[in-house]
Amino acid sequence: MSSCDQCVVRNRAICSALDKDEINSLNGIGRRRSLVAGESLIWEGEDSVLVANVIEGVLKLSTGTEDGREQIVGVVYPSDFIGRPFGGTTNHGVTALTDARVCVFSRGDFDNFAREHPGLEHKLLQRTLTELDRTRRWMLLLGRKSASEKVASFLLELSDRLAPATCEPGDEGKANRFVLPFSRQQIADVLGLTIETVSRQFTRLRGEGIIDLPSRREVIITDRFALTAEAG
Amino acid sequence: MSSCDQCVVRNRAICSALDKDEINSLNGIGRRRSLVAGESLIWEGEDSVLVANVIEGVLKLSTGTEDGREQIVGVVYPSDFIGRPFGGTTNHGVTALTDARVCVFSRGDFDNFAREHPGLEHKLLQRTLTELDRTRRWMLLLGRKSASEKVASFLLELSDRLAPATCEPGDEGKANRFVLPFSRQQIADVLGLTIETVSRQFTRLRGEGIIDLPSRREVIITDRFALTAEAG
DNA sequence: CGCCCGCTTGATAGCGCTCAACATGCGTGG
DNA sequence: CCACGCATGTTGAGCGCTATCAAGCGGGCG
Repeated sequence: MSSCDQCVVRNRAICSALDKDEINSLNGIGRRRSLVAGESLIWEGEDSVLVANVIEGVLKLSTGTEDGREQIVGVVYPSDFIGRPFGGTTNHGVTALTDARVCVFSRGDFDNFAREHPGLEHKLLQRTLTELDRTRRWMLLLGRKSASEKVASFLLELSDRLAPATCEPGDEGKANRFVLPFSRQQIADVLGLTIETVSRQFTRLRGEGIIDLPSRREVIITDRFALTAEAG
Repeated sequence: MSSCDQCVVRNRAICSALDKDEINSLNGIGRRRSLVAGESLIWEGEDSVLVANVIEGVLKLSTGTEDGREQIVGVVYPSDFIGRPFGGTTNHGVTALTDARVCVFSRGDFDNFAREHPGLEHKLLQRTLTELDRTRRWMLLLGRKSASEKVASFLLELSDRLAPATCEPGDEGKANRFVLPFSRQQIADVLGLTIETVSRQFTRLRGEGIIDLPSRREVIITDRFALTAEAG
């Protein structure tokens, strides 16, 4: 029933490295799980006990300081991998931003399975290298960009990453209209800003006719060129 | 001569996954290279043609905006791996901060070798996962910490990472006295600050008796407890 | 000795944070 | 169906931290 055969991310997730028999045995150690928006799958600082693939929805990876400041250190989308295989504790919490479905494995089971299937480890390595590249690019934004550049960059990144889901093939895999999976506070936590600064940048961009905001959670990019210029 | 047998990072680098025969064939496709401080090994945006292991020295990974702002996105130490295997372009430059020696491979050769040696890929995966964790922790610093917290955190991290080299076994693998491999500008580029702010934080910490600065490039941590408190 | 580069120190300004009031939307219950 | 309350987001006023601009210092090297 919950077979991998009909999994919508079957050909994009790391599972694509496996043949039919291998998929079946992987299926044996994993299970589906649904999350409602706001629900956490993993908490910061706990032992790494599970790993997972995202089937549907958007989740955040976040860490914070003792005095309550928070920073979102990553956002994962369908077909992305979650968790810390091969020992160690998880340094960041994982929380659903939208309702989500994931395919979870006990870390021990997954570790053993992966070690016996180099093809899977190879896919995981590629994914991890890509994620590291993306994270490093984000460091430039956090360390060196102004608030307006941060917000513009954020919207452009989102329009890229959400494209497969919204599927409006106007701009070659870039969505010009989408629903934000983030509250204003969460956007602030991604960009290292405050909620007020994010809000002001949104209204400014709307005032300049670069974006439109039909509702709190909806964004339309009306002038992608100008937005790209804003992103620095 | 340049055999891996006598390599000082032989047991710490990813090569430790290999047996004697495998090491020999890896030796066949790699070569040693020396870099002087300031010399670049890889440039931002170029095709990924090389990968390497660090044998000796410290190197920075950095990216910048078109208008000249720079952000250091990683720092690598002996036994660390450099470069982007398995396709793609390199998103950041790699430049020696000190004189350095590295063990370089053509990326194509390395890719092929790695795919035939799952143990090596496994080590590389572990290393990449660890680096991703470290990078994400750094995002909290860039996005949410004040200048004083940034500088304190930086000094503590350095005292950890430099410990194997300085080897003064007083504080369980943490060096209380070390030579900075960074100029003030480079420290600013790591922390997302300006050179002036870094300088002011240094003199403040010295004034409060938390650190001592015998010369521009030397640091002594005189009150680790207070420095840890400063780091937030 | 004198220049040059890296660093420090000082004065000022501006960006983004803080605190606060207000708006909007949504669910709940009368 | 409207009244109300709460959560989320917007707008405003003022301030503080860090950037910016500028001058001075000091050590190393020709």
